[in-house]
Amino acid sequence: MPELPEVEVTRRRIEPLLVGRRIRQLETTGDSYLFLTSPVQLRRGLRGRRVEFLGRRGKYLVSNLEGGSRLIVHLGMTGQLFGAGASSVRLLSATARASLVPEEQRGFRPDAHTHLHFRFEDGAPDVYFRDVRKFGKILLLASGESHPRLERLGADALDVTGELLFAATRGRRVAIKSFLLDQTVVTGIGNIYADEALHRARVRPTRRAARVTRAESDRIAVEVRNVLERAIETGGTSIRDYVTPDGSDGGFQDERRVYARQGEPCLVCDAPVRRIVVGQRGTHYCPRCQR
DNA sequence: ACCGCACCCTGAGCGC
DNA sequence: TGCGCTCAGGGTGCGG
Repeated sequence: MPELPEVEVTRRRIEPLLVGRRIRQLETTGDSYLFLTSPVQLRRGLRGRRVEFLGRRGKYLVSNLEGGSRLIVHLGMTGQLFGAGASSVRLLSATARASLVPEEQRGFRPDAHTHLHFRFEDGAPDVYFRDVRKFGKILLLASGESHPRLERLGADALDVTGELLFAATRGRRVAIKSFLLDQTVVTGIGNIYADEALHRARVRPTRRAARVTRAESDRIAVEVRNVLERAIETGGTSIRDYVTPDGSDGGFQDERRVYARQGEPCLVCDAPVRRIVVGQRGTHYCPRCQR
C-alpha cells in the first residue's frame, strides 16, 4: 500500500529513467476506472513529449512535460512504476510468478495488469505502470490546467508541524487517526504510518481530534516526520503488495511497532497489541502506551 | 461543515 | 481439489 515513503522511493528510482527522455510511444490497456484521462487522449498527449521533471505531491507523482503539460500518477493500493530491468520474479504475485517459464523471469514482460508501457527515443529502457486492483489514477493535465484532486491536498506530511496539527484539529470530532488519513490538511500519511506514528507519539488512534493537546500535537508531528523519513531511508514497507521499483523488498516492515502485530507484545511495554476498526480501516495500537 | 459509509477492484487465504 | 466467501485499503462522493 503505497503511502508517502513508497511514492518517494518510487520517484527517486524512476526519475533517472524518465527525466530527459523523449517518449516515442505509449501503449495502454483499454479504458477503465483508473484512467481519468482516456487512454486515447493519453497516447496522443504523450507521444513525442520530453519529460522535464518528476516531482511528488503527497502520494501523487507529478511529471512535468515539455510544453507545460503534466502527467499525474497515483499508485492507489497496488500500483507499481518500474523500468524494464526489474525482475518479474519479485514484481508479480506468487501465483502469477509460478506460471512463468524461466526465460520470462529475467526481465519484465507486460501482462494484463500492465496499463502503461512507455517506449523512449534513443533506446532508453522502457518504463511500465502496473496495477492489479486498478485503484491507481492516471491523469494528463494541459499546460496551466489544474484538478480538484490536487487542489484539495494539504501540507506535505514531511513538513507537518505541531502548530498546524493543533490548529487544524480544533473543533474536529473525528478520531485523530481518521484525521491523519484525511489528505486535505496533511497529505501523504496512509494506514500503516498513521498507526506507527500514533504509537510512537503515545496517542490512542480513537481519540477525538479536538481532544489532542498542544504537546501531543507536537509529538505526533515529530513522529510522523521521523517515521516517514526512516521509511524512505529503508525503502518503504513491503507487507502486502508493495515492492520497490527494482523489485526488491523495502525494509521498514522490520521496524514496525504495531501495524499488523495484533496479539504480539508491544515492543515498549509488552502488553499485547490490539486491533480495532476506526473509520473502516484496520487500526493497531498498544492499550497501555497509548491513552 | 462535518462525518460515516458504500463503492471502485482483484488476489490471497480460509472454511467446508 | 475447488468453490465461495471475506478481507485488504486510497480516495471519492453521497446522504444524514
